[in-house]
Amino acid sequence: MASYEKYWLNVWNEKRLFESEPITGKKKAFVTFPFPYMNGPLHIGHCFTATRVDIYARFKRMQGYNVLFPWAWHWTGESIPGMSYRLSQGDESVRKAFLEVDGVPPKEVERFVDPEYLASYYTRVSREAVKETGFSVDWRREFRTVDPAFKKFIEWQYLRLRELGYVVQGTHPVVWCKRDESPTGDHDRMEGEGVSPEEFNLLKFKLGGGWLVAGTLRPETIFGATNLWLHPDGAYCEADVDGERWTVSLSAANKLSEQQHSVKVLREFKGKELLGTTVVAPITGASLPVFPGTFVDTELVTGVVYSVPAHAPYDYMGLVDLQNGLTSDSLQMVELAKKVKPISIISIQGYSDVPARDEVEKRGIMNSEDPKLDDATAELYKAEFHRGIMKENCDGYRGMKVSEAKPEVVEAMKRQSLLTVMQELPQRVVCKCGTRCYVKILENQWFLNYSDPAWKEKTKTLIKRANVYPEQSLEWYFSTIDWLRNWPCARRAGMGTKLPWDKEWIVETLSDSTIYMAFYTINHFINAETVKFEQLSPEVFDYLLLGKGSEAHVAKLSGIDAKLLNNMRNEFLYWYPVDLRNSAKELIPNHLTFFAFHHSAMFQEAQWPVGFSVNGMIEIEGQKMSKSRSVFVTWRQALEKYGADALRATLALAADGMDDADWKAKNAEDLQVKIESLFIFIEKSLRDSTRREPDHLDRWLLSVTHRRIQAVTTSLEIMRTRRALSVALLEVWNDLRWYLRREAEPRRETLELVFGSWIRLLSPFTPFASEELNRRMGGKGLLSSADWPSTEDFPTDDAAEVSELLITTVIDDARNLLKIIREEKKKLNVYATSDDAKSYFLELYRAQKEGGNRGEVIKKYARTGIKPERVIKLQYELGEELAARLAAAGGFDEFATLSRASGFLSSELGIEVTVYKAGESGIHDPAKKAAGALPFKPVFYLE
RNA sequence: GCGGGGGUCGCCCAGCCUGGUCAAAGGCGCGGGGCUUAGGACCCCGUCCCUCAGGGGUUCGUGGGUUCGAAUCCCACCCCCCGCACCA
Repeated sequence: MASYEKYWLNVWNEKRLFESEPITGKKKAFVTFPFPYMNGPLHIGHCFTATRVDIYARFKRMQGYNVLFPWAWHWTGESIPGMSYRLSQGDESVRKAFLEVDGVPPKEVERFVDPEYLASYYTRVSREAVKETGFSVDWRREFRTVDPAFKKFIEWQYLRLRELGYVVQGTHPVVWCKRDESPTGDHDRMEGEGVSPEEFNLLKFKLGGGWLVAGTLRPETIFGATNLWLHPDGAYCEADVDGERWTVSLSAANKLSEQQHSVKVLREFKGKELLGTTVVAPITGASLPVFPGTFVDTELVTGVVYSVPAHAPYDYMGLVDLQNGLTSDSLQMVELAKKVKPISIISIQGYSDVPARDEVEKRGIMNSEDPKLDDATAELYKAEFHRGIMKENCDGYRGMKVSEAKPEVVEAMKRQSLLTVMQELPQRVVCKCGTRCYVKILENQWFLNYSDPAWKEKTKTLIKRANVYPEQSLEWYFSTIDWLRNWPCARRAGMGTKLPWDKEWIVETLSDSTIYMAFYTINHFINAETVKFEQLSPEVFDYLLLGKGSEAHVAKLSGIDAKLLNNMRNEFLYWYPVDLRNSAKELIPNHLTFFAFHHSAMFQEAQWPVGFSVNGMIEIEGQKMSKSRSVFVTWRQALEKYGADALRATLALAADGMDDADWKAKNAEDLQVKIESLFIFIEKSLRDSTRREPDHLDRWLLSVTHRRIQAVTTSLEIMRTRRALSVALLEVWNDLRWYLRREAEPRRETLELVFGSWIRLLSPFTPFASEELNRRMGGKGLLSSADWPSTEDFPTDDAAEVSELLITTVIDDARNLLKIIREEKKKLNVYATSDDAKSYFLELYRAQKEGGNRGEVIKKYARTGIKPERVIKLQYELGEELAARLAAAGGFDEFATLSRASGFLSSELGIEVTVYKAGESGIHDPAKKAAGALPFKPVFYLE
């Protein structure tokens, strides 16, 4: 960190430069960054996204806006307590991550078993990093989402959302961890990522006075059932299920009790006990024997499987194994099995009568334990479902497609109470806490009703009216709005705010972060204890944020002074709506769209957000960021190593649009050096300059600077921070280099003017260096609150720009020529265009643009001997913009420009350069080439 | 699979919506030169191929098409990234 960074931080702080108060009549900009989650330190990904917000904030401030940039910390949710719990259980990977990746001192980690402490530690170190990076934040408005006042705000929000009908109750299956008493999302899993509950059919086979209940995804294959499978060593039970006697695996009995069934286990036993008995199949009434199947997983569905060997590869191989005596010691059982023949019930093109055998043989599967059976099953299931036809032995379903028959079979069995359903995970899922998960049907959960079509429409309108950057992200919002279903907005465990009407539930993280920006507008009163959190009743928020009720009434109700209430109300009205919210693009399908939904639900259009902006994610040295692989750089580490300005600049230059940004240490080092060189460059250039009248190069520099200011400004308006800095830093520098190279006597006044604006253009990106340079250049006041450079101070000058362009063109062309001519030459003659050729071109150009008679012009200039097609072609060669500029700078004198620059050309090209004007009599023209010169196309002759 | 975004000259990337100014900006890397006691920084030149008169050839994921003309428009295909939910 450069020494001056600390200094300026203090100055800004003492002057309370970023503490924003409403100023009546002054235009405002309210910019926000989604509060970061405090289960770890802020990293450079946060820094990237947040830096873009600060760049915009500083830019708008310099443009004369009253800017509010607040900050807060997200503590809500289960992740923080979860980490504390794992640490307390001695989980080494968690401890290691704290110590080695996050860089937490060992002493502190000891205390992380307390979730509050963990979060407060990260909040503390993160706040320091944000402050030292020079973010122009109004810290008086800071809060954490567990603060009592904030909880009051969330309570109010959910009461109102519920009244408006946006919060509804529902019953849904979830993946459940018994230990956590909580649904287990993808991120909380040790095993089974991406697995979600599927609906299995339970078919009831008559067994004595009760039922043997088999699970299946293919109930339509009941017509091909030949037997049932039980794992001989599996744990089964007889249980009372909703008043019936069921035989299922023991684990199934437990799971069923979580799925709205009343279950009482009566007797436990091993699967082998039932082998050889006979059961009666539903619908078909067939008597089927129970066989041993070692491939049966008693943890999956009911642990009872009915066998369709013709169409299920597992069943086919299980039968073959048994017939070969591999899976039973009982001769009787083997003999019984040998009598079983596969029953073909589905015809499908490309397969024989027993498709399961085809699949097995195709894959060379030898026994029922072969894992290739999974593929075989999947492929055959898919093929039969889409292309299979039910055969004549399928009762009333013959000739139907399998996909059509399936729901009808289900219905038929349901009518006879022979089928019910069960939610099950098709694969093992294990929670991070080590507990095996199962499906629980959660009752009376609270949902945000995002599937409401009217709400969707309103939210789309909100997005349509907003500015959305970059443009390419717009489609994503719309498809998210369409795609979003009801969202469970409350959970059983974790930190956060309880639902005011149902204290069993805590508002989850994505649902308590939707309209909280409104809370910033008043929170400084609470932090200053002007208002006590106990006073924040729903009526207070109604008044402050929705304008409901009279202030006298609310004052009486809450005990808050009426005048203060009025101030707070005005403050909200002044700052709202949010002018810019910038986040990483991964937040579009959740947070940013939720943000839009809730604003459309709660607020009038005048308070709807007006700016949405996203950027890509961050990569580190070309790799995806990952704590577990230690591909991770904390904000603080980067800040300490490179300093605030270099950090900000590196990130700003890393990417635009939705492209992912690659953090490279090398780039940060380069930027650090570049910022140092900036000081040297500016100071040396000023030292070497003199006061004098402006010449054409001064006019050129002002003119190009005009364009640079314009480019930086328009880029920043649409959050193209990379392009903005690229122009502000690199292109301006290139302009200055050219000026200093061309200009024998750099003019002090010009440099002061340009440097003055340059450091202003850079100020949003590198605020510390800009302040420091301003001070060293004798500037008054603070640059952070100075005016944004005005293009009015930099008049454009087409003639000056075009003439410099001519110089560079001539140098490039001449270099090219000198490169290919190997002979030694001593002198370069340059023939600038004749007046005739120039007016020929200009008149022809104008004739074309203004619809004049080109033939007339061509006739008029026939005497010059210049072929008209060359002049016409020239317009295309020069291009539209240059041709227009040439026309605009009609009086532009190429000969004068080039001869004035002949000394410069000579030194640049390393050869004596003499300039002549074509068409003048008596010029030195031994090769008779001068007549070929056209505007912007001088002719060369080497000798 | 579904939805969104992309594939440009060693690398990062601008350009594409609004076709011609595009062998294609800028940064990095690399080669050469200057400055310097030296290194770094800084400054200049070069960096697709060929070319002794400013020219030519082949390029913008692949293959077609539209057009006088395509990196830019249309069609098909291939590849990469992001998201896909009870979670930050």
